[in-house]
Amino acid sequence: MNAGPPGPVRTLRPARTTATRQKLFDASMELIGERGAAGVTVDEIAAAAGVSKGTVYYNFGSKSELIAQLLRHGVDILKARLQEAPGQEAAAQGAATAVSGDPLLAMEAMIGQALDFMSEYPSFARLWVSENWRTPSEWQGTFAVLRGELLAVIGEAVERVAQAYPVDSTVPRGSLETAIFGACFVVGLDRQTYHPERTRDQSVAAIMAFMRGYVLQQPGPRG
Amino acid sequence: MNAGPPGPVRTLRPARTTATRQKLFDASMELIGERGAAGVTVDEIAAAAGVSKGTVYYNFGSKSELIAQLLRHGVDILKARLQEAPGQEAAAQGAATAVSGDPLLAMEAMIGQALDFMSEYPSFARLWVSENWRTPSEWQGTFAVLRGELLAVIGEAVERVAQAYPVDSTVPRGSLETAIFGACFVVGLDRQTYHPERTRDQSVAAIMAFMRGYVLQQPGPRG
DNA sequence: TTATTTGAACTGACTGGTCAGTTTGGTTAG
DNA sequence: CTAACCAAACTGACCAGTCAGTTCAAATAA
Repeated sequence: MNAGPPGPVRTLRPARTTATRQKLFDASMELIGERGAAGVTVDEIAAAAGVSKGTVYYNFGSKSELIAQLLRHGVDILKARLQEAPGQEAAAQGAATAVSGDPLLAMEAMIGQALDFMSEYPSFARLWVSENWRTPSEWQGTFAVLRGELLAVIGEAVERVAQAYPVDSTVPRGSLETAIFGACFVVGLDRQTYHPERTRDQSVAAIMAFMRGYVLQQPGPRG
Repeated sequence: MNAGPPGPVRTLRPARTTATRQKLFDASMELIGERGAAGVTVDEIAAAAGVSKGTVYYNFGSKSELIAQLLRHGVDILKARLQEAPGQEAAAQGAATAVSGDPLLAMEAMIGQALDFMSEYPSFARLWVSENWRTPSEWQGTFAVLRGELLAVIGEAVERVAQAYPVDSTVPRGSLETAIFGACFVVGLDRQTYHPERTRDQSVAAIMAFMRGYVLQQPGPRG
């Protein structure tokens, strides 16, 4: 904990600071993803970022705060990826407004984006699963918020499927979203760690089995 | 690391040692599940087990080895649970030999067992997901072996489903097993951490959506 | 039965080292 | 000119692993 030196101004951050923070994010992501938050020292992070230890404290105030902001940073990227996947543009306006594409295809695109993210930022995925479910965690609040944001995006996509297709109403929506969300992380990490030979599309297909089991019989959107 | 004092005899372990080891397993599981392997000290574990620090080293040689044996211990319990779930007794003997029950129901029972295990040993589940995908982990080999054992049990159950029902052959078996496996952990942990109001059966239903999406149309075993 | 021995199991103070966070006095870039 | 950064020393807490000594139950001797 640290009351903190002056600290970088919150508004209109200059270019140098932004670059420094980015370098620190990159280095932390890599190291913490490999060895865990507790297993990495601030000295190591600073060295890997090519920056002095004091700069870390100048910019973030504490190791804990650095990690909290790192989590926020990663989630912002993932959220953006999910939302820019094809078919995500049209949200629930009225009821079953006619939208462009097939929501199941949109879902598939979204899962593909999620898996691509896991490939691109495997360290973030490891950090997430490592720290997410710790009960008295320093980042409990942070995780609750970020988790909610991500599940909301997935929830919208599921909602669109549920409006276009007849779905199994005995499957609770929340648990389904959780299962999909978790499967993306786990399948992505497992592929990277234990089965690099498995393709992206195979993984997407496996996770999409979820959605195919959720919708009731017969293809054809607009149930 | 520790060449090790005499060390407890491997065969015919006396009652005292067995009890001590069990106490250490219980205490470690609890503490490590909450704060992570690196976040817990050997002193704490010893104190929580009501045992001196030296005893930990007498019995396990090192913190690392204690955790490795803890992982093995937990997996043995989980494996036993999965295998004793109803409908797991008949394995693949020839091809589609007539077995007792519906493999889909057996699958459902198995997932239920897995979720019960996650409820009963949430700390083990947290330890697993925290350390499983670390790349140069001290327990890399341990995890590879244990993961294989668990996936094999799941694989047999999936195999039985595939023999009784027509299934979607475009979904790779390995990825599917991974997804189910991971979903059990994540849904179980999420329930415990964020949504205690969700019931066991709701969670089972959500994960079973996987299997329903895997089998092609129309109910009725013995395709 | 009682005394003595043995050694596995256990104890806890101690050591050497590590690490988060601080401070200070200077340097650089915008 | 000043916010941002650097380098390096320092503090105080914490921690994995060690080891000389203790306990006690069972084996053996008297």
